[in-house]
Parts: sequence; structure tokens; C-alpha cells
Amino acid sequence: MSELRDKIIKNSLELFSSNGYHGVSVNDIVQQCETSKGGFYHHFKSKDELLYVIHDTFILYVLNEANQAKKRYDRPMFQLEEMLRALVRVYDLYNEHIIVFNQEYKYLKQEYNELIKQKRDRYEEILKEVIEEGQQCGEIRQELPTTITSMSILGMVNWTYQWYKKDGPKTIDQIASTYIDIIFRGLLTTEALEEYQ
Amino acid sequence: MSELRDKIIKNSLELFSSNGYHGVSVNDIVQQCETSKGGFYHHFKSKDELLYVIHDTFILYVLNEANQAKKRYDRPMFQLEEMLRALVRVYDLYNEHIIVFNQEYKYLKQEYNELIKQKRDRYEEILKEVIEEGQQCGEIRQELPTTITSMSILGMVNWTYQWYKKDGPKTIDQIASTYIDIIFRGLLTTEALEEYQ
DNA sequence: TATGATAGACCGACTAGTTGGTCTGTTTAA
DNA sequence: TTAAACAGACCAACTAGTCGGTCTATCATA
Repeated sequence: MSELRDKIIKNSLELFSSNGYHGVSVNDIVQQCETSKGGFYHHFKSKDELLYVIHDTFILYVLNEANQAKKRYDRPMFQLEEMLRALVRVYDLYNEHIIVFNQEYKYLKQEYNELIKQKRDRYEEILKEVIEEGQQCGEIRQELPTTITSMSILGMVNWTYQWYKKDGPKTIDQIASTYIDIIFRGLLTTEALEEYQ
Repeated sequence: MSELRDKIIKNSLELFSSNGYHGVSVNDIVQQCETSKGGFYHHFKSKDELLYVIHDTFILYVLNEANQAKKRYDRPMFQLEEMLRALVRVYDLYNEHIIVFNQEYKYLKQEYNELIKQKRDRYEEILKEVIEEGQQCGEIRQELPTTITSMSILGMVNWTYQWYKKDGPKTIDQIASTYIDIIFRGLLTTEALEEYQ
């Protein structure tokens, strides 16, 4: 792609993630990038489109990882572990994307919102599928309601962006391991848990 | 307090939670309330102060519930259960507050932000204390890192606002029970879990 | 090789509209 | 009579987005 386009995305991410989408004007972005209004609008139809692009690159990545995790393993238990490790790992890679995503996705214009929502829903579906399959084959406790369970997991992991700091005392892998420890003990049947450990 | 003041808060909550803080102008609020700019600014110093008031009423309630839970029970295990049930219950009572809170707290002006952050931090401290005490008395597994664990719980529960619908298929109590089921199996030592069930 | 044409990248003054907030009143209730 | 409660015209600041124009690089043609 273009150099300026990348520069705009990179700088916008910094600005958005610390000041919020509405706390940053197109002029701010343009100034930070040492370019002009013309430069900006040459690459983006609107400020909204920029927000969309930020959302999309990140969610596309996550969705892709989830699909791969499903393919790589055939047992739900391991699919789930891989999905979670991948999702948590994203917090190192796309930290700023996620802050912006969670804070501002409500402000996406409808046309963009629908595109994002499709992928978001697809991810949730995959997670649900994995849990359902885990329940069917006796790895995950059947008495757990599938939706609440998958939302619990998603919540736990997604909340990371609220407190995780790259230079904090815990590495992202340590965090992932603790999540998986808690979730697996919480979800797995006694037999599956014994086998897993 | 004043009637108009309450009306402004009530209507703002509706507007903010569906359109976002930045998607709603003071004029929108004033129109919805069938009042005027004068009416609004008689009761609030600024639009920011309104946002602060919304944040504060909700977090004050949650903090209060947590303190009571700590007082009511002496065993960490039960303190934790009560804290979680109370926190989840808030999603029925303060649904709109929470949506606004999570979406917009970043946009609070510094003076307000600090006041909110204090209470928010205090809540997290209480949760951590409970978990630490649970670890010390052998109810909660000692190998779990306290911070990550408490953040996991907070994340799981706080995420509820993203998907919970009052008229959805699951009641808030069912959701709470599933959370507690997963968390307790995930956190408690084998002995404490047996005793609990 | 020299010349002219075309296209994309970028510039920045400008506009039309909106925003939060103010200020001078008027009404209402005690 | 007095003070609080409200009304609404008004303003300065700022916003996203536009538009005529420039600069540079590539490529066909003579």
C-alpha cells in the first residue's frame, strides 16, 4: 500500500487509543502525520472509513486465527485452548486496535457496522460450536448453558485490554495460561480434566 | 432533588446508551426533556458533569454492595459469591448506566476521572482482598496469581453489558449462577469445592 | 533523446454546519 | 419582595469534508 496511508493508520491508532475517536480531529491526525487534509482524504473516504479499516484489520486477524485453530486440532478441548491462546496473543500485537475497537465500535456508521458485526458474530459462532462439540463428546460439562459459557470466556479474555500493560509484571503468555487454567477447571468434566493435566 | 434534574438524567441515559455520549448533543437532551438550555445548565455545570453524575451513581452503588457483602459474611468464599451476585444484579438495575460507563469513561475530564477511578480502584482492591484471603485460608487455589484472577472475574462479569438483554432467554439470576459455577470450579481448591456443593 | 500528455499523490484555503456554553431576560413559588 | 427555576436568542470555536490547484513520475510519440 501507500506509505502515507500506513502512517495515517499508525498515528491514528496512537491518538485514538489515548484520546478516543471523538477526542481526535482529522486536523490532529493530519498534523501528527505532517501531511494535509488533501493527503488524508485522498486515502480515506471519511474519518469513519479510517475507523472501519482499524476495526477490520484486527477482527479479520482474530477470525482467521480461530479458523486455523479449528482446523489444526480435532478435539474441542485443544481447539478451545488454541483459540484462547491466539486471542490473548493478539493483545500484544493489536493492543491499540483493540482499545479503539472496544471503545468506539458503537460509533461506526451502519454500513461499516454491519460488515464488522458479521465477522464478530462469526467468531462468536465458532466459539459456541467448539463448546457445543465439547459438550457432545463429553469433554465439557453438559449442564453449562452454551451461550452464557461462551460469553463468559469472551468476557474474561476481552477485558484484558482494560488492564494489560505491555511492560507490566506479567507476560501475555502467563496471563493466557492463567485464563486457560481457570476456564478449563471451570468447564471441563472431571474425566477430561484429569486427562488434560 | 429536582424533578427536571432527574428527568435530564433519565433521558440522557436513554440517549447516551443508544447513541453514545458524542452522538448526543445538549440540544438533543434539552429537546427530549421538553426544556431549554437554561434548564439544563441550571442543574449541570457542563455536559461533562452530567456524564460524571451518571458514572458516580452507578459505581457508588456497586462499591456499597461490595462493602456490605464483606461485612455480611466472614468466609471469603461466601463474600465472593455475594459480591458477584450483587454485581450481576446491577445489570438489571443500572443497565444503561453501565453501557455508558464502559463506553465513555475515557472521555471524562481529568478532575471527574480521578474521582471515578478512586472508587473503581477501591472496588478492585476489595475483590483482590477477598481472593487473597481465600487463598490464605485454603479455599482458593494458591497457585493462581491474584491480580490476573481478579481481573478474569471482573472481565467475565463486566462483559455482560455487551450481550445481556432484559427480555432475553436467560434471567439475570441464571446468568449469575452460571458465572459462579464456572468461577468457583475454576478457583476453589478441591476440598473447598466439595464442601461448597 | 526530447517533448508532450496523463495520472496519481498531495496541498491548504475554504465552507457549511454543529457544538458546548453564556447571558439577558421572564416566570414561578414562598 | 426575593431568589431560585427556567426560557431561548446568541456566540465563538471547532468540525468533517470539499475543491481548485500543484508537483512529480511515468510513458507514448516524434
